[in-house]
Order: sequence, then structure tokens, then C-alpha cells
Amino acid sequence: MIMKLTNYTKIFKALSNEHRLKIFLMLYKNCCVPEGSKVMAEFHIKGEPCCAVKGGMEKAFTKICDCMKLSRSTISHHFKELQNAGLITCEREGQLFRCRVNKDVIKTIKDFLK
Amino acid sequence: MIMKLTNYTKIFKALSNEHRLKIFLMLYKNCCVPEGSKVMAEFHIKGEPCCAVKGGMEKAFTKICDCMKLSRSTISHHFKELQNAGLITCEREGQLFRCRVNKDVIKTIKDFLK
DNA sequence: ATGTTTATTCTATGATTATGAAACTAACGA
DNA sequence: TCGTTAGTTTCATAATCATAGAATAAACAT
Repeated sequence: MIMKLTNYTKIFKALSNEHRLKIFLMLYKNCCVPEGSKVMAEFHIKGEPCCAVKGGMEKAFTKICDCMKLSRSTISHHFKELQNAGLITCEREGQLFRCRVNKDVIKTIKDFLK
Repeated sequence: MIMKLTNYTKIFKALSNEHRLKIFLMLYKNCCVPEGSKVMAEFHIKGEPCCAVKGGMEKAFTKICDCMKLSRSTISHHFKELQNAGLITCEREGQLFRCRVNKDVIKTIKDFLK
């Protein structure tokens, strides 16, 4: 996938903030996913401290705030930035908050650095 | 190589600016280098429009300013940022301005995204 | 030595970003 | 319905960043 330079700067900018990078890593690394699934993590809205998919994620969405000592609105803002950069997609489905990490983008970055 | 999270944010921040990314790419991709050498580009101080190593680089340091419509001090600042992030190292040697791209860092980023 | 060219550092300023408070929306349960 | 919980949006503000001009330094040619 070939992208305009500004798409890359957007991605790098999204990852240039420590809090956003932590959130992203939490989604990208600390969650096990069923093979073939793109869903990296599911956070229960009511603050269940788990990754609904397969365990491994020790902080649920609502606890990220405490964990990072940031307000809810700030966390929301950071999630939005990660989405705008195309790194993740989020959707709400009833009580569930679903996050997908866009693996294509990761590949794109790696290719970019070749 | 394992680094603190802030080192990664520093790298991503350095690459999050379009001008810096262009400069970095110029050093990283557009210059041919002799096998085994770490030197990615050599810019003549007097504005010779070449990469002293093997050709391929069409803009010398002094022309980057025109090319990007930025002042000399701003370009200097951007080079410094790239250095602070550990992406490149620069040194002056008489009339030559030498830039080395730190390939280890690139590898570190790629490993980071695994 | 003096002037020229080139890059850096310092300083000021306009632009962008990170943050939280408050208002708002959506889902749920009693 | 009404209150609670969860997340978003809007707005204001403090912090950081990008930029250029001026002063400075280093290398060189004359």
C-alpha cells in the first residue's frame, strides 16, 4: 500500500505521545486474539477489568484513566487520534466497546522503513 | 535493543513532521552507499548539488532550504531534532558535512512493531 | 587580516497540541 | 420515568512546536 507522505506523518504523530503509544501497545501487544480475528480487545463498558477475547489485558477502558492519571475526555481524545491516523477502529455495540488494530497500517509502516 | 517508551515517542515525534520526514527519507532512501559503509550522504558545504558518495541525491544541504521553502535556521533545527531522536548523526569535517543514518534505530522500530 | 559563505544558537512569535471541566448523548437498571 | 454509568463533544487554557531573523562561529579564499 502506497500512501502520501502526510499519512505517514499522521501515523508517527499519533504514536509520538506517550499515552497514545501506551494505549496502542496495550491493544497491539498485550491482547491475545483468536486466530483469524481482527478484534484485538473488547472492553466492557461497565469496567470489567479484562480483555473479553482471551485475557492478557489487565486494564479495561474505564481504568485507563486511573492508570494513566488522565481524565476521561482526554483518553477519548487520544483514542480519536489513533483512529484518525488509521491505526485503530473503534465501535460501540450495546455494552461493548470494540477496538480493532489495523494490521495493514503496521505493515505499511514496516514496508516504509525498508 | 530494548529502549524506554519515551525513546520511541521521541523517534516518532521526529518523524511526525513532514519536513523532517522528507529530510530523513532523502538520507535513508535516495542515496546509494558503498556496501558496508554507514555514510548515507555527504553534502559539500559550498552547495555542490550532489551526494558525494555515489550520486542519487539531487539536493545538497544548502538547497534543501529552497526546495522546502524554509529558512536555514529551521533546517538546522530539524537536523538537530533528527539527531536528538538518534535517527541520524551529523559531523562536520572541514568542508564536508557528513550524515550517518542510524540503521540500528530503524531496526529497533521495526522490532518494536512486531 | 578581511570578507564571503555556511551552519548554529538565541530569541520572539504564531500555530498546534494536550488537557480537563462542563455540557451532552447513549445504554441500562430499578 | 428517573438516576447512574460510560463515552463524546465543546470550550478554554497551558504547554509545546515550527518558524524566521539576528547574532555568532567556523572554514576558506583573496
